[in-house]
Amino acid sequence: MADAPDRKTLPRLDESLLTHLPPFSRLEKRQIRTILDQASSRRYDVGVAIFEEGHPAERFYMLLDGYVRVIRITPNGEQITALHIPAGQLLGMARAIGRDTYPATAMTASESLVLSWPMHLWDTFIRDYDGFATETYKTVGHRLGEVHNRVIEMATQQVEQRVANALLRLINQTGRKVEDGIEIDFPITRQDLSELTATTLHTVSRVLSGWEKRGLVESKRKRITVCDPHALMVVSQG
Amino acid sequence: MADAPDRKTLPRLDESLLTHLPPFSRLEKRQIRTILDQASSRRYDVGVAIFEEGHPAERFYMLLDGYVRVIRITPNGEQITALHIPAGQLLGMARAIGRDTYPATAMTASESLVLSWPMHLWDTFIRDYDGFATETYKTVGHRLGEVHNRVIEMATQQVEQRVANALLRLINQTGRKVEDGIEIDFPITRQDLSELTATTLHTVSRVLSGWEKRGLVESKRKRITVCDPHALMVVSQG
DNA sequence: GTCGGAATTTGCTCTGGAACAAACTCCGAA
DNA sequence: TTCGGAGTTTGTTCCAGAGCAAATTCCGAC
Repeated sequence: MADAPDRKTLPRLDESLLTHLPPFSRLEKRQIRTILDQASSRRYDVGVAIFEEGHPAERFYMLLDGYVRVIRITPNGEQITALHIPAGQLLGMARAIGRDTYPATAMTASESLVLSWPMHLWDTFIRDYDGFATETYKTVGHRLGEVHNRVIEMATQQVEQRVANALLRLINQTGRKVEDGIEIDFPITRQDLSELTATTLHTVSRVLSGWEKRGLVESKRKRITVCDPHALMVVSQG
Repeated sequence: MADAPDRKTLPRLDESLLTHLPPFSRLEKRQIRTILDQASSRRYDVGVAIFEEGHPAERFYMLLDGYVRVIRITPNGEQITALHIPAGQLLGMARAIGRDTYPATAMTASESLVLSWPMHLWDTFIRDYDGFATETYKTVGHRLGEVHNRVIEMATQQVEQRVANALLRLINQTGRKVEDGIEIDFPITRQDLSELTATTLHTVSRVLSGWEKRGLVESKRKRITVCDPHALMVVSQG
């Protein structure tokens, strides 16, 4: 809440922002230029909603930097994180799944930089840009798989295994090598982890403390470093 | 295991089989004819796999009659049902999500009648047939939503609520009005329900017995009739 | 520095529902 | 008609992990 969120269209977005990203990688410079000229860019603070479940899907987004949690809120106000989206992916593609409202809320998990386009350009993108359709549907399919995995996990695994799996997924997606292991490179609380694994922050805390004693992880407030990914893997298999 | 599965291309499939189904509803009779002429049809007994997780996705399918359970098997051999697919939907659309192996196993929940096409026709269908792409992506999106809902349910609800929800979903999708309520019109065991709700058949049995005493449901072996959907709805809300 | 709120740790209790066990019922095949 | 296996019911035990409570640590704001 430091400064008001800025919503400026930056003076000039560089083509290199998009050229290496899958949905755009087959395009020519001129096409990328056109796409960028139609985009707005915006920076979001950590912990704010980019769009919300049920709201009309007016824009779709490309996460350039940062991480986003896809969450849903239950009638009783609990929130469940379905998946994390790393930089370089599209989000809010309601149109891709035949909807005109967003199916979930996208909340920044760290400070994030996002491009967006009005949804009416979606069909144009799909039609005109080679590879865009294929890649986005691949993304949707991949997410379906992820969520599907979550169901399996929750159905068959113990809390400790679920937390281990969540951690492993996070370091794969968003891990950054540091001196004594791999760190999750955005702030993550016990509470966040508990929402990701359908348990309580207390239990997560206990589990992490246990691992810390055994040297599998190290953690400070809002920071978790996995020191021994292999051992964690063993834990996750039960 | 009565008779060997027949894999005949029936003498002549009637256009009316497809005309009213969303992915094909915008097509002309001639197009439908072409599509049907490329299809093989086959009848499956209850409880057999139409295709299996991880196998190369060589064909895609349209379920004309019956019900299919989408399941995954865990390393320990438990199977988890992710969703049920009613007649009239496509399945095995690996290509639609950018995969070349099936992401899950499709198991018949009742005797079923299925059309199928070789996967190499997929791109043709998408390109040539108006509405086919939109409708299939809508289907994928819908399934993503369903699975997503399962995650929420498993994360936040008690077993009794989950079973109630599962039952409500089933009667919505596949319910048939009978004298004293709405019956699930394919054979379903306590075991099946437990795989759908991530619990044990014992607990499901207890829950159903309780409801039967209260007059919410009636059940015989492999058959469940919901007598009071509204009361069940109340239960499902917790 | 120091104050206050957020994040974390830890202890204790209590319960939903899994696990194990056993009996019973139904249905199709011989 | 009987038999056998699949499906179902019911009882008992037990524990992972939720819920509640409280203390402690950390960090940013002033």
